[in-house]
Amino acid sequence: MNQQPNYALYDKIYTVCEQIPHGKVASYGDIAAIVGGGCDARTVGYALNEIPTDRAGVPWQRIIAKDGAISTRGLTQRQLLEAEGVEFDAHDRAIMARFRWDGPSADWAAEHGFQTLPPRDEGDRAEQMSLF
DNA sequence: CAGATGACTCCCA
DNA sequence: CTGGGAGCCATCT
Repeated sequence: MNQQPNYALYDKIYTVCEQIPHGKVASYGDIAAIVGGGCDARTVGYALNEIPTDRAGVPWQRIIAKDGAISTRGLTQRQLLEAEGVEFDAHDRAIMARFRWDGPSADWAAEHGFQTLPPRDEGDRAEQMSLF
């Protein structure tokens, strides 16, 4: 049709993104995992790239790559995050170990039909501890 | 329905 | 670090 097609799954993606608290970030894969239902990290990225004016309030800047790297088309996404208190290292990557969103609460997820973030590996957890 | 596109992620050299 | 290839998905032409 036009620039605002029949977003079914996209709408859910936007809803999840809006749950990310101020000063936190999440990866595409995380959002996909929360949305579930055949959603993929790519799908999340595509959805964020086509945010309709109706969803202009979606904090798209808080969705970054799994490594904390920003690969958005030259947008000043980093500045927006820094303004929220998110810190970056010398590698231009957000410190995911400290600012990564833990996912929605079990109540909220159940309430809206979403899922909580799956448990992480020991390695990632150890990384968080070491940074603290 | 097939082909193309796109803010991903993982693995290997 | 860079580059290539594969897998996965929604939406548009």
